[in-house]
Amino acid sequence: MTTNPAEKKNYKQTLNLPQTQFPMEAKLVQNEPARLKTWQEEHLYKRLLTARAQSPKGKWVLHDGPPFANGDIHMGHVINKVLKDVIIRFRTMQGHQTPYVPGWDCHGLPIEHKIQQELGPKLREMSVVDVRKRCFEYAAKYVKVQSEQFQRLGILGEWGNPYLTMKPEYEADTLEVFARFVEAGLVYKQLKPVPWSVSNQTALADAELEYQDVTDTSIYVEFPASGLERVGTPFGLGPGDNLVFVVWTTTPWTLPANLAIAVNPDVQYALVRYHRDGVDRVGVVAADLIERVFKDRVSKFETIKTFEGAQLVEAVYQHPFVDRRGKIVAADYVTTTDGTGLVHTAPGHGEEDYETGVRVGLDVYSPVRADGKFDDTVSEWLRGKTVWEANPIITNRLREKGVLLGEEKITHSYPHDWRSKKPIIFRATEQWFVAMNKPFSAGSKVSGGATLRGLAKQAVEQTDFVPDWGKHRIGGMLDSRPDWCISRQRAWGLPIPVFYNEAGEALLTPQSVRAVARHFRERGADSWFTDEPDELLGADFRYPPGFSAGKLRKEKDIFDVWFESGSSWHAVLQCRSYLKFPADLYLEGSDQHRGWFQLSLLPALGATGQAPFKQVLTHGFVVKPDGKKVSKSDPEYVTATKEIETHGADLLRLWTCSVDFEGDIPTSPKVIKEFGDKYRKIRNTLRYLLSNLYDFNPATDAQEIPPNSLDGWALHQLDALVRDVTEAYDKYVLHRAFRLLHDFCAVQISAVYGNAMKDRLYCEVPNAPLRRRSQTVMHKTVVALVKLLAPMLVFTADEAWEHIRHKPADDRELQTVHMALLPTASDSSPTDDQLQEWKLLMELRDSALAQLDALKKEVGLNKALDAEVIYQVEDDALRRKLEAYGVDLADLVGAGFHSFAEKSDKAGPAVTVKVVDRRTTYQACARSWKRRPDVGTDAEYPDLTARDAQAVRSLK
RNA sequence: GGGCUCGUAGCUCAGUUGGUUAGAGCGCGUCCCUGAUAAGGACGAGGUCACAAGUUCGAAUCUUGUCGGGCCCA
Repeated sequence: MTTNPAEKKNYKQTLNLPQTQFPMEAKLVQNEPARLKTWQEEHLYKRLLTARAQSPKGKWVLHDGPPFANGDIHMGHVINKVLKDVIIRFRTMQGHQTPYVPGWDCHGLPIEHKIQQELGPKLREMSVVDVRKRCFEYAAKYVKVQSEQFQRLGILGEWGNPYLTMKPEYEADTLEVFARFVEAGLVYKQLKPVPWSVSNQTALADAELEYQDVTDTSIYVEFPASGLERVGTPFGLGPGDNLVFVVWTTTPWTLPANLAIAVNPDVQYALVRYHRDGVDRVGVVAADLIERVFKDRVSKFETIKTFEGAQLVEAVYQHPFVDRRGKIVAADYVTTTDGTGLVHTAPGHGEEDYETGVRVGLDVYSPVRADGKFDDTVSEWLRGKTVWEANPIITNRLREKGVLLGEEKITHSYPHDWRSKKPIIFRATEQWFVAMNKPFSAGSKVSGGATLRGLAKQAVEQTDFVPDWGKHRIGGMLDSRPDWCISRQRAWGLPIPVFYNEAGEALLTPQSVRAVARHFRERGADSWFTDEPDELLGADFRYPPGFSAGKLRKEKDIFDVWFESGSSWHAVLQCRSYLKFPADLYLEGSDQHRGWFQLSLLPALGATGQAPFKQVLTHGFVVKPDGKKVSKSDPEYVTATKEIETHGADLLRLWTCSVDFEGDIPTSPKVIKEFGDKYRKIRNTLRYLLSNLYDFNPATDAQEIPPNSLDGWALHQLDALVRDVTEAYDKYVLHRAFRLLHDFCAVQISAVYGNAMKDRLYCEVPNAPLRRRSQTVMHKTVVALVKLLAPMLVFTADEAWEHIRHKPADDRELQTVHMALLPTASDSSPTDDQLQEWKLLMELRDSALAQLDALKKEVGLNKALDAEVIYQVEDDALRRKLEAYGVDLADLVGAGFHSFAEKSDKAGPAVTVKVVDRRTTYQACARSWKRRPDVGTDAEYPDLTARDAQAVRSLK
């Protein structure tokens, strides 16, 4: 039984052991850049567009939402761009032509701030145009940085010609969208309170506010009721009862602008009789706050009635020191956490107050000038005083009038100007709006009568949202959103092209906007700050009555940056003829329901009546492994650029595809590092398949695959994989596609099929039909697998593709897998009987493996090749069915030999399997290591099985 | 505080219209192989399905509430 070692080594040389140049170690970080360079040099993106130009599948367009051109890319960018790229590549492989134009949002406050910081005091000496030039350079720099980082991820697109919101043609195209809004009659100007810096005499954006805790004097003020119809008479009060509404405010200076008092209609209010300063009064306050309002302020107080806030609405009061009456109005933001439950409302001095004011039709009254001093519309004793001076003056005045119920120091968080560190005020200024509820005018593209809100609601209904709750989310936001304020008081943005005559009347017509657009297209938006109105409008502009060339003043405001990015459907999809409108898909983070999705929908509807997208896909946000928000200082923070340089783009891509992106995405450097195991499993499976195909050419070697064989089973598994993965991609359930692919590699190929095929692949003569049959299946498998993986693992799939020898006829001319079409599943499906048979076979496999494990523990049987599997079958028909599988019956568990036996026990299943230790019964073959009864039957090779003896002989 | 949303093994995910002992892969542990070898295989241990109440013969699945996240507002 002993074999001479030299001879043993000799036998090894007679085997067909796997061979491949496809390395086990990916070295992604080193190798990806070279592959990327090849794609760029070979113009892969352009060639794909050309190749699909005549495709019957037609064009499919994903429209890119523009990231902000600021800083390095982070994991949010990685997830977003990878998902886009994977989906686009899938559509390409389905046969669509898929032009993809990436873009950047270039204007806006963050960049302007960076430049302001860089310039410091020099800023004041510079012209707007010079500041804008600096901003432009800054944005351009980060467009370049991010572009390179995105490309490093393997994102394919028109990187040589992206869309930038700061390019002159984009600016002009945005103005065309604005012109259509003007045409539709939806643009109007109105006062609106904005955060205002008195020290710098300028409006501030939310991002320029810094909240600091300050101590202020808050006051409780009695507003006398004017008439008792609503609350007095119904509760039995008479004129002598002195009914007052008690309000609380931390900003007494806003009292001159008080136009209403807000109450919550669902909150309980009370009538409280109290005595103060020798006068009996009845006050209205929220029931929950009676103690807080009256305790220690009045000698005694008693509740005489409680009722719902709704009862108060429409009641009238007299302003305590202005000759003006106001009404009680309903507002659901009123709470009973502090104050009195009755909220002093000055629409010119607060956001909520403003919205309430607009809702109930109040003036936006703001008697404060830019320098923070009162104007002449207020009482004489306040005129010219600053709002800070006014606080004590007003408080004293109220005390003198006998309507000051109380004073109280409070510490609260109050917004401050981040530059001057001084508290800000809310002050109404003129702003431009797009109306949500105004019917379109007759001349517009949209039929009259419709409103923007109505159209938007309808469009949302007709759009496919993934996940579907996006529809409710954006729908709810559309219900409650106020008119769109499109003006900003900044420098770095697109100027709103409005002119004013000496009377202050605005020149804003579709023609005037288009005239400026023409100028911008030539000279860029910077020209707004350098050129004269008549130059901007052009020589052939026909001035409407009341306006003339020499006497115009330019608007100072710029557009909300959302108006620019929200016009990209026009500037990009419509203005680039090779794209299409509407887009097939918009894909962004779920924060864009309020942002880009909504603010693209509104302009598109306003200008065309049509939504810019057919489908909207959203993804969640990166969080820490514990599900909480990440910040840059967390150890779990993943620095995208660093991860790419540590693990390679393919790993990050695959990881992105493995998570359910609909919700939060837990991430950490550790999570990503450990994910490398999944990548390696897939890579090694590909390597194993490739290595067994080194001498296989399907054109000459392919075999028919009988269904009743492990090859047949494997082919069916592959068919199912192709179908399921394609469907998962198609529905954008990428994590399912990933899981299917990974598990197929780990289970179907690595554990089951690949393992079972080893004996025949290695030991049969190269041309043996059994070996060629398995290679036929493996070849089909590796081709399909690489194609299915290609959208995710762009580098690895491309690399593996190069190692597939003898590609199928349709793919032979393709330099890269990325030009290929998806694999198709065979059109014939196995019969139910066949499926049952395979299922039985796998059950028998499980049973045999369990017995092998038991034998290992009991008698030290470590190698399945030393065992025999005996199939105990009840009836001959079943036996014949199983016999057709031949050596598969032993190989599927790696046994040396298999045989059949009568089933002694008639009870139980029709077939059982028994595993027997043959170490002392049969001799082990020196070549195949199988223990079989036929080892020793060949006279020439007594240490081999008949099959191996024959093989060695034929190889001589 | 409001709108939307999520919560199944250490991790990533399955769990059909409510129906036997809740599944998979990875990881982990133990073992095997050394002809996929910085690979490969087998077996095993892991879960009060966030919590509580309710509907039901029966709930991870339906209802309500609580707790804890996330996004967007206030």
